[in-house]
Amino acid sequence: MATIDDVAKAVGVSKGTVSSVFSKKRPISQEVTERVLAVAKELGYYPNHVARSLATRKTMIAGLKMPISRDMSLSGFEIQMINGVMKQLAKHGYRVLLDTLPEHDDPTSFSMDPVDGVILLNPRKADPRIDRYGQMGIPIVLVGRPDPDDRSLSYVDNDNEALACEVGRYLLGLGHRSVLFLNTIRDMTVASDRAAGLRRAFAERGLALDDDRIAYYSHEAYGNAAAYGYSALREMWGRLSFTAVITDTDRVALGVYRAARELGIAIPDELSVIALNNDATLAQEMEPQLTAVELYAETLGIEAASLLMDMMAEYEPQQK
Amino acid sequence: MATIDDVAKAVGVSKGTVSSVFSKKRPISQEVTERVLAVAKELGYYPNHVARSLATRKTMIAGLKMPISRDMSLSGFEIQMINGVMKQLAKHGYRVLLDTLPEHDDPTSFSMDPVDGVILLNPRKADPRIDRYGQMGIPIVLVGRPDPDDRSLSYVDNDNEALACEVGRYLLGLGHRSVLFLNTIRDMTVASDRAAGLRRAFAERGLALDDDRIAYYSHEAYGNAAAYGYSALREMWGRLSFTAVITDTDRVALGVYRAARELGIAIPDELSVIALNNDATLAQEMEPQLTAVELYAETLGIEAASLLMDMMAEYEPQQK
DNA sequence: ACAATTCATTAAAGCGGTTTAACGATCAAT
DNA sequence: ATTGATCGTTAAACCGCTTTAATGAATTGT
Repeated sequence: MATIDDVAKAVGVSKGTVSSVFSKKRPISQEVTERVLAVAKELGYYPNHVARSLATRKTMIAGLKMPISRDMSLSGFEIQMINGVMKQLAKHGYRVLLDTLPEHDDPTSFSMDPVDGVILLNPRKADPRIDRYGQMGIPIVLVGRPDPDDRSLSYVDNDNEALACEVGRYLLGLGHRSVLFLNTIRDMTVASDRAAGLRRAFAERGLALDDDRIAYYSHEAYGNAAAYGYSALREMWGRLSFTAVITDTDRVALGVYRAARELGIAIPDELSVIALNNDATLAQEMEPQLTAVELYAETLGIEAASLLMDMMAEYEPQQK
Repeated sequence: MATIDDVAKAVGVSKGTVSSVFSKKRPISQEVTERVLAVAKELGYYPNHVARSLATRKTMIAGLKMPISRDMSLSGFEIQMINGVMKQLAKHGYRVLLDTLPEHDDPTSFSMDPVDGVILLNPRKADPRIDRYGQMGIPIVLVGRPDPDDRSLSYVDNDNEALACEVGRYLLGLGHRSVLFLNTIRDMTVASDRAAGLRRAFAERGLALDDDRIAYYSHEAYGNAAAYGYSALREMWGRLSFTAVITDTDRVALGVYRAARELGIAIPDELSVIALNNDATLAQEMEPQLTAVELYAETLGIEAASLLMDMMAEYEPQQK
């Protein structure tokens, strides 16, 4: 690979001049610019990103850290979020370094990332990475509420509690008095937030929501989201009485629909179904059409990215 | 941020020694190692990835370049592919630099990427990036057949022609003689490969497949995949006679199912439906269950990544 | 015509690591 | 005691770029 020195030598100018031609940070005469560009092209020279980053102390890369789910695959929600993040960062010339590597806590194998900022999706409880990036002076934005809640941290999240409460009110308003809630994985903060929100809606009417009316997803027990909905409905339909079921996602609802068809349950006459997240954007295509809450994961990603961009801009004068 | 010099000075050893403690590339006595680690921890020192990359000429990052689709969102196929790529690269400590930035051809604004290798998804015809990376001496692997076909390029792809032919034979074997093919976007190489494969199956039986039996998706005309299936079936059902429809993906099939319900067409008695790609993994959940080809996009990603890893390993002795 | 600006260019000092060649100390073999 | 390895450590060169301070040429004002 040709370096900036090769070009400078060939053209007969200093490397500082060549540098300026490419970075456009200082005016260079038209004539010199053309000569430099011509030689650069001939030599196949492209500025070395790493060297430039070292000198400027900016990589124009943002890290996006995702938890590795059991099956190592991304949900629709995550995808949309990533999309939002990338879309927003791209506007300012930023790229995304995706990673799902588990963080080993061996300090010798941990290397500072080549990033100007980090977006951390679904942080673990008391996530050690948060402090680490703080220590390194790298701006960080969380997607999902941090636990324990730290006021000095920036994060974006949906108000899942309020959302679930809203859905609860809606169903109660329709006359439903007993529901089945097919919640997401138990140990996620969303899961408890939603349960709390739904309980609040019931409490407002002086009603209680028993624990056995809330089920939790588990990859081991059900295999996949649709299977979860299918099995849960078949299992519960005889045991409990309810006129509405709230599902985690549209995929879960798809399973519920199938079970309902097999059990001869008429939707929506006999049973109402509502999904808290239109994850796979299936709601419109289902028959009868599914009522689903739109979470706008992409918007979440966009907001997270904007927030990060602001923070990185402020941090700018980190000129040692 | 503390640098390696700070640590070296504080411990009273040379930076080379500190470097060796962290990179583990040279033996350092137990005693010194401990002292260095202790001071590093105290100072909050973490090796600078960029500086290290500059010195070693390796970033441990692979670029993944994706085309930006009109709606800026990733299909299930792409997601699975990305998953495969990340999974495989992670095994060797590699990370993924995702990017969908359009490549401007302004040489001054093009900077060499901080990557050791590149995976290019769905290259454009005569993609200029291919040459560019070649020039820069960066290994590159394509996902999707390059056009024009260049024997010196590495790529992985499904044999879409054979696949479509197989599906055609299957339907013909079942007694179908006239089909409707809801193909993907016209100007993709997959689209023509599939059409050719299906035609071959028909030709084997001395049958022809008219052009009007192959429809092509377009974002503008249909909005989304399911709407494509829905509209296409409604539009064609009266005009043409066919006993089977081959769809691009399961989502398209979902739309076909809905239209069929509305038109009172019985699936599969009156109409068989088969999808060439179980994109959203909906096939199992549909009623009646959909027949769909599994493309194993993740496997494709894994293969692409393995190939790239091999190439990067060979390239190793690029010691200038 | 002379001082005061402006402007493009340069030499050299970083940026924060790795790596090579040299070195003194320790140890085993002669 | 002498030679030859082996081992941990170091000083200095290097990776490829940016940036600062200095310089000389060209332009402007008076």
